[in-house]
Amino acid sequence: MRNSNETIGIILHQAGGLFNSHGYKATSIGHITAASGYTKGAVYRHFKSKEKLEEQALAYLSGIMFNILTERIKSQRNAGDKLRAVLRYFESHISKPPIKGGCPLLNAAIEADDSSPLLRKKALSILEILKGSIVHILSKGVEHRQLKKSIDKNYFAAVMIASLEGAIMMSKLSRTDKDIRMVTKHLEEMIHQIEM
Amino acid sequence: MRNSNETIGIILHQAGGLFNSHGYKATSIGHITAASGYTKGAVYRHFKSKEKLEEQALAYLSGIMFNILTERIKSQRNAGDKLRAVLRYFESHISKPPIKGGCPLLNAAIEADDSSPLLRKKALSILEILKGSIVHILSKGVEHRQLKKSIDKNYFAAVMIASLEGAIMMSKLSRTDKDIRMVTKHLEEMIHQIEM
DNA sequence: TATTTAAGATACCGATCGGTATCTTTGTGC
DNA sequence: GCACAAAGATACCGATCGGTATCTTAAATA
Repeated sequence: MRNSNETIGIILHQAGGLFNSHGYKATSIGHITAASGYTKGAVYRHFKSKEKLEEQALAYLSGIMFNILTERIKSQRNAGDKLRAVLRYFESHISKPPIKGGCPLLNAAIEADDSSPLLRKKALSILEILKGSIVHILSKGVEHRQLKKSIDKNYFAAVMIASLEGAIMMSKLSRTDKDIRMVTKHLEEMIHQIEM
Repeated sequence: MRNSNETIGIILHQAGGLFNSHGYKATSIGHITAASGYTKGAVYRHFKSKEKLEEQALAYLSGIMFNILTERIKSQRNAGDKLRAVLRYFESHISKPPIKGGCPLLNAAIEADDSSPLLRKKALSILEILKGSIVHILSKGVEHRQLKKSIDKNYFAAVMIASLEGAIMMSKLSRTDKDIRMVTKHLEEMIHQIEM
């Protein structure tokens, strides 16, 4: 047989890029077949509906995101630098996008309403994992006496994610890195304040 | 003649709600005619294309937004309270939405890419006006000795808008006001720190 | 009240949508 | 090298898309 895993990978990659750039509803199967070189028959052999393809493509994109993110976090030794590595990752969405179209969490969250329950559920799980990662860094930082014990971890994580996502929206809209730079600068000050 | 201004208003109102809730590309003329009670002929008499209708609907939504916002800002006497009024407005998008579907700036900004230049341009102008409003409050606050002279106005405005928009995304996704509350609490602390 | 004209309804256009049934091609095990 | 099964291509389905041409209806003017 022709390598079906490779086909699935190519379709997910192309579909993911299109979904994340132009929107899930705005991207048709036709766009995906044109981009991937495969035909409708190939797509529907591996994905039973467009909705399922959307869900799996978002999972694929979040996989890329967390792979890069966890690698960068792991490469830093202390909690403060790990948090700063998260900032650098979000900055890269503007300066050198690891995934075309911006942050997949942000894009999916805005587009998914009650009419896209699968997409919304997947986006929600991505948000929870991202939050959990930051909370985990904070917890370990406190444990290893790198961060002050008094910090409110959920509060810090929420502020950090919210301002980064909002800044990506602004910088993508204005096509400048001005906003994301200001926000990361502010978050760096916040990180500095909780370091011991 | 039947009142054309009323017709235009109803179509803009219904189209705006649908665009902001389900997305611009995902909302068809058929959805708008069904919601408004008018037919395709009526829509295309007043709007020359769907793209133009999208643009004008976004302008209509931003009009609602700025009307509420400026009213709330004006009702406060000093800069700190004016800034807090902005926070209250963004909180209302979750607790008691003045516009269904969330923040029209955020939604349009995410959906508008290179394929929707009119929408993107309009969203960008909304962002600039919002930024300008906050910078103006800060400037007047410094002028009237209510805020410290040392503040970086553009920096403060960018952080404020980014974290509010990001928080709306998170709270809409999780269907809780948890995130928006944490973020506004953080912004209140920031406001307090620049007050004299 | 008859005429005029703008507002809105209806019917239709070609293109494209998501999805499916069927056919051809390719690789694998005997 | 032949049979078999999986992968992928092709052709088609009804529904809906944005848009337009044409017809009807209603309000203002005379």
